[in-house]
Amino acid sequence: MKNQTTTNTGTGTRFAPSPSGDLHVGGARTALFCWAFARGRQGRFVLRIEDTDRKRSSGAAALGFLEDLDWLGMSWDEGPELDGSTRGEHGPYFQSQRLELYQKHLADLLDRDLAYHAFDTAEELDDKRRAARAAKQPYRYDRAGLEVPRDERIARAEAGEPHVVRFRTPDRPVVITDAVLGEATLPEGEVDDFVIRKADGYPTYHFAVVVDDALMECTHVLRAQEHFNNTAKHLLLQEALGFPHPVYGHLSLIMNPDGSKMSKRDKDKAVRAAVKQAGIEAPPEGSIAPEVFNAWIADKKAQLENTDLVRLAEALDVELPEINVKDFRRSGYLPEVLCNFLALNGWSPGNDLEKFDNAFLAEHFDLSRVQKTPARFDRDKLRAFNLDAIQSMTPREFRDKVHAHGEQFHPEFLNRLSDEQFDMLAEASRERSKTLDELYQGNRWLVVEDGDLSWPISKGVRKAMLKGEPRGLDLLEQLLPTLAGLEAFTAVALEGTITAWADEHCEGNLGKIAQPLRIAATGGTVSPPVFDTLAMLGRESFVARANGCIRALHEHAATMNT
RNA sequence: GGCCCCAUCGUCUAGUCAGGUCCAGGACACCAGGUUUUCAUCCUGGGAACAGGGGUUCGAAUCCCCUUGGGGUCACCA
Repeated sequence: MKNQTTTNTGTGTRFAPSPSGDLHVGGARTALFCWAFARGRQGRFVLRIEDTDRKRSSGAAALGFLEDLDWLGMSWDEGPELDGSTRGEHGPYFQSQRLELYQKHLADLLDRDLAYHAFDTAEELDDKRRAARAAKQPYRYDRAGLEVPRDERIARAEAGEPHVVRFRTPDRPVVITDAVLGEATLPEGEVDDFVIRKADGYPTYHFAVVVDDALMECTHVLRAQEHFNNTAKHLLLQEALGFPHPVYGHLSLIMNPDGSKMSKRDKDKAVRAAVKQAGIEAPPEGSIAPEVFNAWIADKKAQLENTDLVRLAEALDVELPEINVKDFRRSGYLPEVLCNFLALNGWSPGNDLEKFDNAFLAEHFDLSRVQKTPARFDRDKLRAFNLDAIQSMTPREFRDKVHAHGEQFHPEFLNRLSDEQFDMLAEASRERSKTLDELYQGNRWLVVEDGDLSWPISKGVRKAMLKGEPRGLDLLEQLLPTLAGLEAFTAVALEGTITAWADEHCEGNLGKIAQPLRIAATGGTVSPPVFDTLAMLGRESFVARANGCIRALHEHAATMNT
């Protein structure tokens, strides 16, 4: 993260999110490409916050994305810092703090009659828009504001009458040259006299972005494809202001597997679907406030606050789809894997190579290989990449990473384990974990009190414990005293003893006794290798659980017979 | 709906710009078999695409046109 402005060769890129919530994966990919492009050319990578919408900007959310970029391994040369100060020579980096800069260029446009004050009310414009929509016509501003003579416009604006400032768009076609999409010509009339300063005095996106990209010396603008048509406006503005045109590259969107746009809304949708499926009319006890729930259900367009969403999802046992970088982090994906995978959605090195790191990306990334079509985000493939990365870690590396993940997301789990237990668990899970979170999701049995463990009679439990001759339950009872009296309760000792016992009592079929032992220890049929499982638990816990299990299953068998 | 852009296995993609080496390669997913004390991992094998139709050419996944399909956009949001 050192300042590289002194060594730059002229290439400059920027990532400029609006401060609404956490960093979306699509935004992360845009940032990654901007970062890689600058780094590969010894250029500057600048961060800027586009907070010109006063309604949507909140101070707290503004800098959340810095943490995400940092986690992903991207460094920036200039931008706002986590502590709120800034660094770099092109600041400030909050657009809301650059108002006088915009004002200066706007006055220039006004003076040269390339922009004008317009006094249409929001209602008037709304009506016109609705009419156009009803007539199935595209809406374009009709230049009603221009009917007021220039002197009068200026006088009324100076008198304080509410107004916006519009750009006087030249009547001619605009050619957009895009490094990814090629060349496109927008016919004359396609771009209308768009607003460049809102009634509240703030610039619109179009104006701020053009001024800032020029002032911050951005030579290359890589951004989401939703801005492609806007580029015409920006090109025109640059010409009017005498700014150079940066090279544009528009990146296709990232879609869900079903082809829909991948958005924060998907989380809300997932929970709504679960509510509908469960057929409930009130929030589950202890999840969220009934008023909140009712208001949310009543309005299909409403979105639940994130904390409420998470709570409700937990209560309904639905998994929220990962959308933001933070979601993927919580789910236990490695940052380098996420970057790798994100880069692969829309870019490839041009051969069969798929696994690469950010350094490789920075060295090889180029605009000509960026995909034009939207990519569907395939979490299965991401998981496969993550597994691969985990498997290539050293035991120590995995232990440390999975522990750090637990400290952040499952501290209560960690608190209940000794270091020794954790190390055993980590090693037993290392080559089978697709994410850092799996260890915590799949081993709850290890952190419940012995007295709180139960043995639900699932199909698997019934088969392993109560069916066949002899029943698994009987074998467990026979073997238990031997294990209880074992000198060392270690995985190695247990393996020796149990295998030998299986040779004698199960015709060498270890499976006959392994499942009963696992069930006794965990209450379920899935766990790490059984000897590790028992050793992790320790003799005392295991014996207590086994006795509890035997008792519970006998009771169950008895009630079934009567 | 107007305007703009795009189109290779289910998915991400290589090959397209400079037409032949492509009856189209890789990865994930899927299917079958194997290893395994559960789950997972792991090993082996398999099916799977140039959207459709016209051209141009000795020759087209590659160039042109049309159709179809997909995406973007049409705010005092960015």
